Amino acid sequence: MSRPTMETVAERAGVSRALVSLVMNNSSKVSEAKRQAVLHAAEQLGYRPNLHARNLAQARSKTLGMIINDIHNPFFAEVVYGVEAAADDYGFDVLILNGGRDAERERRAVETHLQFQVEALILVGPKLDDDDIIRASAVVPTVVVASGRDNPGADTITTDEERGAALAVQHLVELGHTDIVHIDGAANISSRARSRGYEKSMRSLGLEPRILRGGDDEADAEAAIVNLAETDSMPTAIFAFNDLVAAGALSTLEAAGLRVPDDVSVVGYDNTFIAELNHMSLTTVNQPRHQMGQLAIRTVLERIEDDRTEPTRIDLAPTLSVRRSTAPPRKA
Amino acid sequence: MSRPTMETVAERAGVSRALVSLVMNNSSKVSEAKRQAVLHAAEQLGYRPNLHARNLAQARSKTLGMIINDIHNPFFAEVVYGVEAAADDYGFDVLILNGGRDAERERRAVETHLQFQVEALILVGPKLDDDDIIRASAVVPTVVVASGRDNPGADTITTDEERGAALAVQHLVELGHTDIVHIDGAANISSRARSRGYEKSMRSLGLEPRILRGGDDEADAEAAIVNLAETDSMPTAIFAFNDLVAAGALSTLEAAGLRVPDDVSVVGYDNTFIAELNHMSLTTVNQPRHQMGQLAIRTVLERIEDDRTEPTRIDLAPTLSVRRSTAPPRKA
DNA sequence: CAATTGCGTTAGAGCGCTCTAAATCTTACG
DNA sequence: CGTAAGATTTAGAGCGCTCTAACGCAATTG
Repeated sequence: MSRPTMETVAERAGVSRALVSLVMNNSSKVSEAKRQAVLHAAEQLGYRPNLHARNLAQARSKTLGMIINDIHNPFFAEVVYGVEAAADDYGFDVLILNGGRDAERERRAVETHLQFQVEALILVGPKLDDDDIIRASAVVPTVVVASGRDNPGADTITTDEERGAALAVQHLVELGHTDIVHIDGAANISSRARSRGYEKSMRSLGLEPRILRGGDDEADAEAAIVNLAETDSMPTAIFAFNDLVAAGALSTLEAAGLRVPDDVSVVGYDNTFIAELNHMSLTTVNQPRHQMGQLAIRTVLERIEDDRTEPTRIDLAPTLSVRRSTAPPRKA
Repeated sequence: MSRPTMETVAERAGVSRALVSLVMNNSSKVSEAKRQAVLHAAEQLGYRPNLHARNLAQARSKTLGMIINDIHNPFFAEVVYGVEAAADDYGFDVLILNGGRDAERERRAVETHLQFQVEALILVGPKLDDDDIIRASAVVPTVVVASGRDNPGADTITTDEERGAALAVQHLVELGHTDIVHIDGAANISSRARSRGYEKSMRSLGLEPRILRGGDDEADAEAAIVNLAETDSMPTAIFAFNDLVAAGALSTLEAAGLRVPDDVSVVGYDNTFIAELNHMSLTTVNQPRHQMGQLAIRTVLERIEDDRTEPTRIDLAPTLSVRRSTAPPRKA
């Protein structure tokens, strides 16, 4: 009942265990005849190498551990694809663990990965605090993707979020808007950078910034919009912290009898799935997620293979995806 | 530089390697004094058990392998949460691999999992064909979640999709609709069951079914709707294969100058994230995804621990989430 | 007080694989 | 025909851990 081992295959093929090992790692110094014999025996027996044994013997796992902030969030999915594609190129397996938006769970996930002897840790939008990250990166090369902040000891791959916000503002200004409100991300990690980008950009264009407290959720937009509607100071454009907040803005504006983009333009951030939906068609700031994933792998491999030790930080350029939620301002 | 082993800890604590092992598995037959000494030494050294060595020695991995159809798709995320919660209860680790909507990739993922000696395979919405699943389940207990079809050799956890479709039809009929069109899922695995449910249900209510070819994507809805609009046979309600198709229907209807739900009601399927968005607010059929994940684990553990061998099939009841995309039909 | 019991501890084999060093087999050449 | 060089193949140790059997020792008992 138990799975066949190298020993079994060796017997069947009439060779030594070592020879089977050579074949399995397709070594060039095996005669064609024996190679065939071994492959045939393996096939017949349904033999599959035991990775645990291999890893133990090699004292390396050829495995990377990835922890995703939240599987629910499609924003991270594309990063995952980037990571997987690159890891594949280099012959590494990637084990995914779900952080579940919970620092404690992430901590346990790190522990699990370490016990699996992963050769590096890829943290995508981690909830962990600096100390956790320092501790992890002391044990194994660690790269943090899309967290916005700097991570002591670890490598960092992000986009320039200030610049992203500036892109949104510029676009609106080019359309002719001057009264642009920002609904921020409240306590979210990325919030500060985006707000700062908005503010700087507005001022540099000679416009007065107006920032309202939002959040990272659809529901969080509502209060802000209602407030704008009631105080009768509705701007001609809204730049939301992210796509979800933008989606919330969309429905609340509609409920208040305002049309997007005729009465108000709306810009989101992240270029998620939602923004793409035809029915939403949100203009939004895009992060090169796939590329971020790829760079994460490259960066971390530099540590593994070329043993770099200095932390690296890569800041990618965001871009703007223009859709139908933005248009020139209504005539006053 | 290399990580400390049990040996190291044993020396440091002045005990034997075996004793350290006992402590690490918190055996009850260790004196408190030695236990403390060992824990202290382990702490100091930053010792972490090597899972590969353990698995090899124990000849079991306490690990389950999960393959998700597509990380992009938030539909599966909740299943993952259910699986993780249940696995955690039973002390199993869950390794996630991404299928990437590609049968070939899934096949490799199965292989990877098997090499990791997972004790069971959880396939969430697999693209694999019957043969693949038969082959896998011959090696290791396998459970298929949310695939709709029967899977020879493997256990199956699904919802009754025929019934789900019937719920949608009933709801529309109760609102007063009689002219209800179904846009199907084309080649998608779940398509047949949903279409069949729609058709049976319509007939049993004395209504004439009309099925149009759709797909599993937003874009796939467009042709169908355009066709309805041009042939001037626009129904009062549309039941779409899934939420994405429903979303596509929404935008195409709008583009054609029709209002939802005033002119046409729309029902989706899956109760994804999208349906919940306020701006969409789709009435849709819900599957108890979390529960499906949990049941998957329970089912598969029955095989591992109680060695059941007969395939099981669990069919859960879908429910309807009513939102704002449905209303009584327009007056003729 | 010798014999028994039982608790706490340890030696040592073994899990399935890789890898080095050495053994064996070919082939080529003087 | 003997032998060196090269090409294949293999023996055996070791990776870090668990687990069985056995050991030492103190407490218990007749």
